Amino acid sequence: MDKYEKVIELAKRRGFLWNSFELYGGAAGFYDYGPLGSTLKRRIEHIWRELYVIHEGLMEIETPTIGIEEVFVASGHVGGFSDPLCECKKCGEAFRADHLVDDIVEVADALSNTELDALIRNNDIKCPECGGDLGDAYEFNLMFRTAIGPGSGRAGYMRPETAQGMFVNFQRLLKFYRDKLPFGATQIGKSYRNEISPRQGVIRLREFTQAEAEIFIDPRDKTHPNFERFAGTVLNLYSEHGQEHGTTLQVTIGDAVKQGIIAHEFLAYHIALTNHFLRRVGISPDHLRFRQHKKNEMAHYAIDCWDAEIKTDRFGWIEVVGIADRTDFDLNAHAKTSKTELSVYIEYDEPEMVTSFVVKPEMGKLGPAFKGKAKDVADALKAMTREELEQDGITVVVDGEEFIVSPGLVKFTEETVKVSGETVVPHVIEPSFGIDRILYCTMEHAFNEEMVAVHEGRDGKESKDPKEESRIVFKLQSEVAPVQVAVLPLMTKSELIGPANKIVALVRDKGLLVSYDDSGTIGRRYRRNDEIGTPYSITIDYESLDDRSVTIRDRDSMDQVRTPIEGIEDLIYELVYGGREFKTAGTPV
RNA sequence: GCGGCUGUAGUUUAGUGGUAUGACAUUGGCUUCCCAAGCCAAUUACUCGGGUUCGAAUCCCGGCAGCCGCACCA
Repeated sequence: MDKYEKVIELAKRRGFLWNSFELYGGAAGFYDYGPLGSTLKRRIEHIWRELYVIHEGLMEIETPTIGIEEVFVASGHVGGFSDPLCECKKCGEAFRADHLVDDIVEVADALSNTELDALIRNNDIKCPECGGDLGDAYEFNLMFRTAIGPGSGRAGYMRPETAQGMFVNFQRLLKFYRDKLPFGATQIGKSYRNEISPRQGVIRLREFTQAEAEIFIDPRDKTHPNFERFAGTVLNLYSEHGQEHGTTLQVTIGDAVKQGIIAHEFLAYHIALTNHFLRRVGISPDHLRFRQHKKNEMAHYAIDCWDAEIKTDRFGWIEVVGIADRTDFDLNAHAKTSKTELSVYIEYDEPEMVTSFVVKPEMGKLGPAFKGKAKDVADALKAMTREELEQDGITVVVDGEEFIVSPGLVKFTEETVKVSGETVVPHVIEPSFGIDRILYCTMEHAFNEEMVAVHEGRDGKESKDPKEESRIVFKLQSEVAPVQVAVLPLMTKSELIGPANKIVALVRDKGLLVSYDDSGTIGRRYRRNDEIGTPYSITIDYESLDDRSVTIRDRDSMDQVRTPIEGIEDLIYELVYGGREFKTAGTPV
């Protein structure tokens, strides 16, 4: 049993992760979050919100998970999110159909399946593996398609990323942030990709949770006002250059920007912020690196892109966050498809005097002369140069039809105007988090199987080494642990249960998630809580009845302290959220 | 989507034509019980569908899921 299996087994058994639709045999690529899994996920998301929404000021929005066709036509997903495949009839091997004809035509990826089939047949292309005949090309579209409304309806797609919902709200967001760059929005939500073969548990899902930020910045100024905060942070950088030599660099974020390893401060800041987040949810730093996309794997619109990768026991380094400079690609694409300008007006510090050539068609005269064509004629005139307009009879071609415009119908001058600013299309910095993968990694990194001493006075139990036995302990950060404190009466006796219930109520009022457990022996209950990562356990014993004190046990060290019941709720809160040291919580037992 | 292997309680495991073995876990009880202790009792399973057969967990076919390999991963 490898670590992945152990973690997934524990996750299933204890209510973190379940296969979806198990009752009906299940479906690959879907997972349910059980009671503890949901809570763990919420706590991770909560930390993300604290960092990105509260501290960075990137307000959260929520947009539909179904998108209309236009959105994904503009984003390129309708065209580019599917690949033509064709299979060998003999050996069953599948190939990218467009790659098979790459050498024959220039733009193979622009061809339809019918064109690809024709090319494959006419050029007598055979299976590269076995030489067998190839079947017809067919599309693998990774988007879930649906219909909006009754009947055949309007085409809709489940969103493959939350990002588009933020891009299409650009104008609203711009007004919300009072027309000033930089600004941004975040969204935490489900996205959908109809993966061909999702087979790595929660690592590759057909429905998954993303936490994305889209930050719109001035393309001419990619510095970050708060860069100093992280300039000294040392990260494992696996740069494009490093990948060629198989070396990971330990450098500060400041130096990485200075040496040109990371394209600019703004991107670097978000790489460091990502690191901060991942560390806080419990990813161990020596299993974390940032890998730069190589030029040939980077999407054509990005200038620099780094993935946070976490090392897992079974899958090796897996991508959990992508931090990309998407430039103005998305805004331009939506501007073009929607025929709406998506830009920001930026005022200069000092207005500039700009001299330019201006054409002014006399619409009052053009209208009667050209009727319905007047506007087209005027537009054509505006595009002309001074030389063209100075001729006696100006010839304008509209829709293949020639029109003669007499000189009196159009005026033109050199004008010097005061320009106090300009419109720019912002660039987008996008940190995109795969929450499900991060959640799995926190579980794997928290998962520990350790040998602990067997206490004396126990009888009957035989093992290879009678002094030790193994315990499974989920060393989750106390901030993300689903159950934050367990309340355990030493024995199932009403005189102990009474005070225990009072403590449960006290701690609940503090907003902490507490589990009460009086079933089985105390040791078993400690182990149960170790397994689900409960950081602290309060035990009520007979001494509690005499002096109103209880013991608190620390999950990781198994040490105990004794402390008064009075104020215990504040103490636990500080231990969980305030970073208070366990040793200071009471007198050692 | 293709090929190979696999599928028995919550977990793990025995059984290879006659409805299922054990362990751990879980639940209730006893015990002044602080690290999976002990004792008593209880609950829980043949992945699903079809076929062969008097009878299928067992043999055959198919679906689903898992693992491995191929392909895919904007």
